[in-house]
Amino acid sequence: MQTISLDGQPLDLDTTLSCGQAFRWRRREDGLWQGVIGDRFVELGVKGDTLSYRTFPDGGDELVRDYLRLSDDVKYIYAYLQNRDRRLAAQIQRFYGLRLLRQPPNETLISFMCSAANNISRISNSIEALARHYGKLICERDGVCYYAFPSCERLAEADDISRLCSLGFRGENIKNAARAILERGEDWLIDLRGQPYDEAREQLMSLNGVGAKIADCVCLFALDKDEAAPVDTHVRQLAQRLFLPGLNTKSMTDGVYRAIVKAFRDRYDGLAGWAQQFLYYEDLLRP
DNA sequence: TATACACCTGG
DNA sequence: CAGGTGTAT
Repeated sequence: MQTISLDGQPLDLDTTLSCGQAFRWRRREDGLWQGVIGDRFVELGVKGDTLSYRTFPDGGDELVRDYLRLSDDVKYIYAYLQNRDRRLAAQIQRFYGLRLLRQPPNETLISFMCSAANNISRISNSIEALARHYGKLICERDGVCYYAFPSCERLAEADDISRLCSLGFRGENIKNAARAILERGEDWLIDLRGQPYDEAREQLMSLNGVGAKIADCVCLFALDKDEAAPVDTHVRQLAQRLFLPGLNTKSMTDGVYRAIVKAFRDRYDGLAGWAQQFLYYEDLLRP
């Protein structure tokens, strides 16, 4: 294993990798996390102030640093949010080391397209199936094969994607999105990292099957838009409970979505996405 | 601008 | 019904 000093910056893998932003990580009995980043199989562990990791094939050091956002000043982010809100301060204390990741954009987009009207375990199963059927084999470890997330080229021509990956009506959307990404050119998606949030969001939403929620997930988890606050039905409920007790609705209209986004932005500004993730994680554990 | 419903599939 | 979206009213 190689090691990197965290330099006093908080990183907790258990919360970070299981909080619903990424779907391909598994925790081994001994606490080691195994997953795939880009074209590499990766093992991660944290002890004290040290991150231990290994990539297969090796040479994935920069990949790991980038994915975990190791150059971010997370202490500063926490301090900023803790000053804004007592409840959030408590959540940060409780889930200290929960971070946002910087994931590959096309994998993030396709993954969250799988999430529409779906549940976590089925989303994970579908994504693993996509990788198994259409992704390149990376390596085999302890009798398990690990595959990269499939390229858009491969997905665009995929036959039988819905049935093989249990995607239902999402399959056709995903295939079309892969085609659209190819049409728009190699760098279209990755270049949205350099665009303002509103612009990136609008471009994403021009894809069929991508609405506000999925666009915001991609913005936050892959495109460096820490101000994006995806509002799913759980976030809607907790936002109504915490911020908007007057908002009496059980459905998610555009207006409701915008009102909740505004509540997050008013409170947490450019770090609304981090706040959302802490509040969401607490809700995830609620029975 | 708002609400209702279909879209697949399985727990 | 589920961690939505598109479309028709």
